[in-house]
Amino acid sequence: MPGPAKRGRYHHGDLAAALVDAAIEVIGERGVRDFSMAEASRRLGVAVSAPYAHFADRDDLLAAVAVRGYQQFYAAVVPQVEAGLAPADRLAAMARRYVRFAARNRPLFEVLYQAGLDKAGHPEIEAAEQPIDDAFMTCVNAISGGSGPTAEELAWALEATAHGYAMLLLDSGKQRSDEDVERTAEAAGRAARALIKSRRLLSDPADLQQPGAPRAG
Amino acid sequence: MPGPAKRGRYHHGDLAAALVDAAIEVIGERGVRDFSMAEASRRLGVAVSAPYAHFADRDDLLAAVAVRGYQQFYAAVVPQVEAGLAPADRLAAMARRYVRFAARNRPLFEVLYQAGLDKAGHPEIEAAEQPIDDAFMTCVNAISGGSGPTAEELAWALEATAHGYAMLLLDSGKQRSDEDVERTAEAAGRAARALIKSRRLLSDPADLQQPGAPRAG
DNA sequence: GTCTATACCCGGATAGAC
DNA sequence: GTCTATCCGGGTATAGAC
Repeated sequence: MPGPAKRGRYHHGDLAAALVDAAIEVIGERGVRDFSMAEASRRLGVAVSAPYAHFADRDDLLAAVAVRGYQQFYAAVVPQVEAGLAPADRLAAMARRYVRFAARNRPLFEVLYQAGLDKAGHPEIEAAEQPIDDAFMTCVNAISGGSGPTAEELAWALEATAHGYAMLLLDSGKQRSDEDVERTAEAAGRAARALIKSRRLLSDPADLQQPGAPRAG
Repeated sequence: MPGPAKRGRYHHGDLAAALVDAAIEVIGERGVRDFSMAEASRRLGVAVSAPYAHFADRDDLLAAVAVRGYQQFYAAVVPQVEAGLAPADRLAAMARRYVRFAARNRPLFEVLYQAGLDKAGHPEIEAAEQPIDDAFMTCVNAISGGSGPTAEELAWALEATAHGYAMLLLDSGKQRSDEDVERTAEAAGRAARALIKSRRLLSDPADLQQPGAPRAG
């Protein structure tokens, strides 16, 4: 098990990376909102001023955590060796992995979607996020031909659905069992299939709805 | 325009309610994370200790905000006079309103889903949330008969999807235009229709998937 | 129910030595 | 790159008077 020791005295190693680790640990225990530079420093046994040699401020460190988060997210969600699968199968698998990643990496997911980071102020974050969207788009492009929704519309629908399942799963605060996670992941996968199958309904038009049906709301 | 004055000196009115208003205002400007009792007090021109006559602590005030949030959410999302509409139409309308509410009441939505409130510790919150789930269930029950997914499964899928669209819309941090909001709301509504139409795919079984397709992921 | 005053703690961030 | 020391500001929460 390589990498610097996570605990106890720590001096003159790769502090920047160690801080990211420590941050994830702290966030896991207290949530992003209660994360602090000081606490992370303490856990590493370094002075509270040490982190400022590597990160401009608290948000800068959190941004680094977010970048790592998106990298792991990408690695966890995107199919690597599944070129053989049909696009719909790959997308369903991606939806399942999306939910599993959120559940199994709650601290990272929290940083990505609840830290309220100013992504505009930290372009690195958006850059790290991009590949995930791209992966969905690539997969969707292998499906959506001719009429029906644009690739963007379908990809967006699939991401939104996976995201929604993930968020609602995490929301209840309660620790969820592995069975809960798996059940939710499977549900997200099936929802992805359903959306793909009925994707024609995703494209704009009022004329696909019951003619004469009032557009209430 | 009834209700206590939101600004300036304020004495001996309904402080509890005024604090909730002030909290929403503060959250709108600085986000939940940076909300503080002290700031809310300042805006009302009362002593920083005054709130503690009405709320045990910060989280207790936020819980009150959450309760109001769910009440308004319910009122905004649930169909009132649309008994005439087909269930699928009502559910699509609910999905649209779900997204619109999130976009137009960002501060409240933030408290509901990003404040990290301990719902277990504040049963009032869950109680206020319940009617929304119930409304989805009621509507779904008018649809899902016989084979196919349980009402729970379908309701969950619809809520997750609406939720996902809403969260991703808000996520980018950037202010979204009314057109963005409306486009997203419509997309969520169409996704709801698509899920309803293909709801048979939402029920468990591996045997609805391509026979022989490996269940990767 | 609200005020004044205060005690307390903690986090952010900097200066300057090593 | 890290440490020691320190300043500063801010929020939470309580005590006791009115």
